[in-house]
Amino acid sequence: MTVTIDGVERELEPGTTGTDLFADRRDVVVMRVDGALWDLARELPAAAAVEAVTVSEPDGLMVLRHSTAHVLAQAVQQVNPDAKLGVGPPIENGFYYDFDVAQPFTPEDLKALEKAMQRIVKEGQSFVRREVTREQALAELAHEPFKCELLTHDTEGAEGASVEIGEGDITIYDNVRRGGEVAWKDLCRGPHVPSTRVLQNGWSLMRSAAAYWKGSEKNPQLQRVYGTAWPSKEELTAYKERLAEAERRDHRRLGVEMDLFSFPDEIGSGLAVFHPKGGVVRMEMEAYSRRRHVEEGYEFVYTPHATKAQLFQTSGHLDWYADGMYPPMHMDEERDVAGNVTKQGQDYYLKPMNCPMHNLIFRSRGRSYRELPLRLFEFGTVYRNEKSGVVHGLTRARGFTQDDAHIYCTREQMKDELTTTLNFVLGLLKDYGLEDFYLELSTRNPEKSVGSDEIWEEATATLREVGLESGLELVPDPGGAAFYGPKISVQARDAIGRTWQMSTIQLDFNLPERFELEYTAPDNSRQRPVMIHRALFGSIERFFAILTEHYAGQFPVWLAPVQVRAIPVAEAFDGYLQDIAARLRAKGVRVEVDTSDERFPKKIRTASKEKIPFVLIAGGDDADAGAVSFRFRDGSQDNQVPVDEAIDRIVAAIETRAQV
RNA sequence: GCUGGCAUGGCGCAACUGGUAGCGCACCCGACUUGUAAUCGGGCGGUUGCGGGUUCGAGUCCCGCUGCCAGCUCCA
Repeated sequence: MTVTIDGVERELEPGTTGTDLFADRRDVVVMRVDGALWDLARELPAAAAVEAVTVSEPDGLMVLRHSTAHVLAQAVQQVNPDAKLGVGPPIENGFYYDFDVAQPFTPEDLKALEKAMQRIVKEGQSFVRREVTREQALAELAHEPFKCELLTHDTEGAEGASVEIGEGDITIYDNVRRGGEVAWKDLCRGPHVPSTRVLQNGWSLMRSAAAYWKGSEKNPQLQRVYGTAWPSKEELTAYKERLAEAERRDHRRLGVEMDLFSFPDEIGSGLAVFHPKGGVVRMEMEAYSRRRHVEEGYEFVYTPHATKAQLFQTSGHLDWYADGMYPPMHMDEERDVAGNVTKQGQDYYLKPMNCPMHNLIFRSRGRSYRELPLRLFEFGTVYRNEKSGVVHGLTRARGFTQDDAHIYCTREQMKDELTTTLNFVLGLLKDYGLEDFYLELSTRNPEKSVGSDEIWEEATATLREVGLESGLELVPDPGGAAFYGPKISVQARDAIGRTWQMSTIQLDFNLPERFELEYTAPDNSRQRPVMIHRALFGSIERFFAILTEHYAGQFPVWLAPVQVRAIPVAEAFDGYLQDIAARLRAKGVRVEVDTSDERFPKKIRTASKEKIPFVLIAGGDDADAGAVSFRFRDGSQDNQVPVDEAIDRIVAAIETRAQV
């Protein structure tokens, strides 16, 4: 028979398997046959197009990870025969497997499981595929209720279920020891690596946690074990190093170490206070944003944090999002001695969004087309009653400040306005040091949306056009739009490759309607404006966290809490450095002279731990030359720079928002 | 919200199976000070997150609350 192998036609004996074919290539773990992934042990069909899939490519790695999940499940049932199997799909960086067990897994359990897994890997068990009928499968797996449910119920939408049952035949995989004895089996669509030995020592169990069966809060909770798996020990080590690096950069840790902010228990979960050093960073972030918004034609407004319920009834928030709001404060109610209400009270709410307030400003008087586009900007603090389990440092807080603006414009102005807004947003993000972006375009869900087809189409086409013109990658998110309008969002990659959703620009065809916003057109008719919501940081707190992690606390000079620390080699040079510091201070530089009693090396160490961008050192050599020496955060040094030049360099670094 | 884990001076940690809280850093005082990541000595600081309970005795055990961590679910 003729088979195409990696693009080359070959004559093969009927019955040839992938194992025969790729016998000399140890990195091949599975094969692609006419586009589908197959176990190597399967016989090749005639006229098939076959490709080798190595463990280093995404598909191969997925198979490796899924196979590791099987080894975990076998180990769990070895240790605890009563454990019932859930599902065990590969995920980013690894895999998980869900189990129904009487006792949750402890860290000690995980260690024991790793040992058991190691033995299974060393045994070199092969994964043997077996096609069965539904009845056979139900009979063989009668003791596995979750597997039976997968076999008998519609698995539509069930998280991870596709790895158990494919679209075609039902298959069971036997794990077979070298002697031919079946060690374990699992309902699985496959494919798998040929032998457990392929896993080597490139895997590790990470943690256990509860997870809902089929991902629904209504279903019972299973115990999920997470693991990571890589083609080699080296790659596993590199992955763990990446995790350690992320932990070192964690803004919650740096927030404490650098004295930037805290979350006092007395205030409550998810409510931050910024300390003086964090305050400087935040103030600079806001000041630059404010300046750029002024230049871009935004007008600044201020609105209160609390409001009567009526406003959020008008906006619709109380109908849809009451759960996400702080509960109402009931005010002004009066009762007589018998407890009867003599005066009806009022409910007040903390605002979860600023837009209704801005709409009231728009509506406060008649508006002319001549005023449009009207851009109202506010650093607006909002409060959202996030569920207790989701609060996470500054990135998911209960009180936070949005750099929020609402632009009211005519349909004709919409395109220009969206274009300039996206360019403005991208330019500004770059100024803060984020350089690597892609865009996501969330489009209409026809099931649930308001506004005419025409305006949706126009707005979506405009957003797409604007996105494409930016030259950035534009990822579609079909049906991802809110019901009131399409959205384009900017995703940024940070210094260690993580992506964060940043700015969003969102059209809204709903609120202008609900608030009956109008302007007078040139023909004296009343027209409804289009409303654009946009935030650059999203939340200042969250953006603060992202920048902290992006820079690992080593902020560029303009943002650094202390920009210059001057350290005399000995007390005799205190005055010399104080004069230089005074000159820097006069130019607005945040500079300190370390005149403490500590010895010189200790002062260097302290400045270094504080991640101060410029350390200026002066001793006899410098003073004699009318110079200072720079020491940078990486330990590199620039010695005996003339004082005037040193000052210019520092001032220039701040003005250009340079990283040093 | 759910499941599991955790909570000891400002920070990081210690205290065997319940026996009466200790260390480093930071901070304060003193001495010492001339070139690149911890000078030496002394001192201050904790009713062990909060509230109950068991016990002769609780940081250690039990219950409730608050907060934190991981994951799930959620994120206008």
